[in-house]
Amino acid sequence: MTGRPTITQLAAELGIAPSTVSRAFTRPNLLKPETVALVQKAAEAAGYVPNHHARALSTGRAGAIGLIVPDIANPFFPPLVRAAQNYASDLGLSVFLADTDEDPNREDRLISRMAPQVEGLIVVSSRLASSRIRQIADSQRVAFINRDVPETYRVLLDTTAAIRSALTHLAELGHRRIAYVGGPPQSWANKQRHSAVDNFTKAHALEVMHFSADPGTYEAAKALGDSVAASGVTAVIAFDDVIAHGLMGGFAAAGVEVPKDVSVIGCDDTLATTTFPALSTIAVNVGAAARRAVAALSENPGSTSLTGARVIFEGTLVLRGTTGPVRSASSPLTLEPELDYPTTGSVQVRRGSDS
Amino acid sequence: MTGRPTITQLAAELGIAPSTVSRAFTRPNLLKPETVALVQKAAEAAGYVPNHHARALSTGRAGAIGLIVPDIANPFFPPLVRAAQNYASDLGLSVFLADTDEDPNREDRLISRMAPQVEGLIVVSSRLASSRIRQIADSQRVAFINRDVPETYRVLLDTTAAIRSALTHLAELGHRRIAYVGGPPQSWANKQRHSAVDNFTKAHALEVMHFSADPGTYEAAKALGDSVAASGVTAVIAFDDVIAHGLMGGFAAAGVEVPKDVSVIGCDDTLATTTFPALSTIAVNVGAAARRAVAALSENPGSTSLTGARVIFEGTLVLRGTTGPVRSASSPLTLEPELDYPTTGSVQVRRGSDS
DNA sequence: GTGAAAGCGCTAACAT
DNA sequence: ATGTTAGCGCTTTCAC
Repeated sequence: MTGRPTITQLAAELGIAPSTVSRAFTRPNLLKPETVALVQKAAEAAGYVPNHHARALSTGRAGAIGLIVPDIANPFFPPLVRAAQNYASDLGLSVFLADTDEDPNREDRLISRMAPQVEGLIVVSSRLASSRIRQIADSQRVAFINRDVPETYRVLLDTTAAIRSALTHLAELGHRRIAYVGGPPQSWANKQRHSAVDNFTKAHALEVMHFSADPGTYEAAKALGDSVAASGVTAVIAFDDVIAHGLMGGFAAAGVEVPKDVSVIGCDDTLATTTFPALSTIAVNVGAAARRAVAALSENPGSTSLTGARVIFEGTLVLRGTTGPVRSASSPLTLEPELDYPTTGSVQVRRGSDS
Repeated sequence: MTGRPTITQLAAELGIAPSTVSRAFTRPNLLKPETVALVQKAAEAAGYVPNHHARALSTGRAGAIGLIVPDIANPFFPPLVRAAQNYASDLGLSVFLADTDEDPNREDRLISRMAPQVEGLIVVSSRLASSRIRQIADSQRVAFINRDVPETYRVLLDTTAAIRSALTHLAELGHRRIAYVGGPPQSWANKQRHSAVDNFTKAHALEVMHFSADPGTYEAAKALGDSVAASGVTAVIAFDDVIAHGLMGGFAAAGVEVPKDVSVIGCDDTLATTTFPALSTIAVNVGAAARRAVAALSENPGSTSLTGARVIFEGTLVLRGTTGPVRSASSPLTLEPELDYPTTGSVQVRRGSDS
């Protein structure tokens, strides 16, 4: 009949002041334990649920954060969303989810619309121009994931070292001609992985060929299989597991065997052991990144923007079944140990723990 | 300096009343066009953004809906989330996302917590008891997807007919012993698919064996491969594509070839053509379901609960590469045409359009 | 067509 | 330890 009860109604029922009822929920330690108990009992009985909007209006705290991703259907994002949501929930925050559909304009609009209504925003794999990002970061509380713009708060899933491990591994197996098959060109992760491959191969006199799956789908990558195989490379590192998987599909269709004819290494570990052979990949701790971003937003709740920071989580190489010795009989190369990269230590079977 | 401007500040600046500014946004037709233009210009210049919380408090409309799923990392859900979010966005609604982690208690808590703050809730694949669901539906605006409780508002992805098509197809290929490999036991979809298989096989003197992948993961299904193969069935229908895929992995490991030795049909079409051979499956229009649910919530914004309804979207069989003639030489069965099920018409290569 | 005033439900000084 | 009061930013009667 009367709908959901309000604090005022509860107070009236109990013959006490609304502020007392309010305090019973927000600052119970200011109250006599008996009073708190009394209020809680009555609230329970009446089915009282606090009104977030009223609270937000009064306190200026929204009790929610926004999470903006380019494409929730891409398997990289669901685990991230899940971790963010879980952790936010632990902190008493709700999460607004929005999908930009890879469209920078949509992303920009979404940010402007959401920002004022939330405690802060997490923007993953932003497709916006750096100048715009800096601008936004200046006036909004936003944490970026996988976008590296100076002075902003950003958490990065760094695969550079793991890619070096991967290439070392391939070189040790005798591979000399290697392909990098890129993904979304505007993506920071793609640029980072591209350069990591470039730098290492250059430094170690390995030959590298670049391809790009556009869009970064299974089908597009599969269609690329022929050209990659024809290019004469004996190993490939793909931007992500979806592309790696597509490539494997293309190779299979062309009669090219993995890992006998060509080795492949993916990235992000989104497919686990569901491919055949099981895909070797670079695992990346999306959960930790998501939690760090949420934590950043929940700290310093007053400020109008986050202070710049660059927090890094390193990926790790996980070897499964898609790498093997090079087919042709060139002798395995042992890389000089004095070169400036770690040759071991980051090769593990499972990804590391958090934080 | 002063942070984001408010309606009152804008009004003061322009020397007009706050109510006029408010109307310029919400009921422009009540105002002189020049006034509207004036206000809009000033708002733009000042970077005014309406405060959702204040609006919500004043109007009682939240401008947001909640979306509750059991596990966002399961590939069935992301496309649904995406469609819901897109459509909600079109209607000017934001969406809160929450993940229950398959835990009924968590689901229940989430519903109670979110419901008062939103226009309405979409609960997908609820794991709650029917009695509890009815109770909730009574006092909250909630649309259920893939949970069929009478008198509630529910949209169902019905695969019964498509499963009949699938079995017909298998029977025509000569299959007589068929397995159904189930998924989450509490899931409505699982129960529906289970009975669909049971009813049809019973009516047509096909032999059926039941298995269940618990949990419904690739790994669990893969581990089941041996037993399923050993059971002597020549075809299997899986609860979903993930399980079908796991089974294929198990079969491959056991040297059982698909479709030569055993045919397999999945459900939900979450894998497209990424398996080898490409998985035949039952495609289901999750986008349409999501949009219908969002639409339902946006209708009759006043009421305290949705009026019961049962809206159905039929799945369709899509044949790719995992079904073939039975290995042993039993003659193909042609089913009697007078039996009460459609033998053709729902076999298509792509899923149908919306509605 | 526009203004004045009250109020949505809650919290936060400031009393007491 | 609790009550009083004012006000968050917006919408909405009700006047004019």
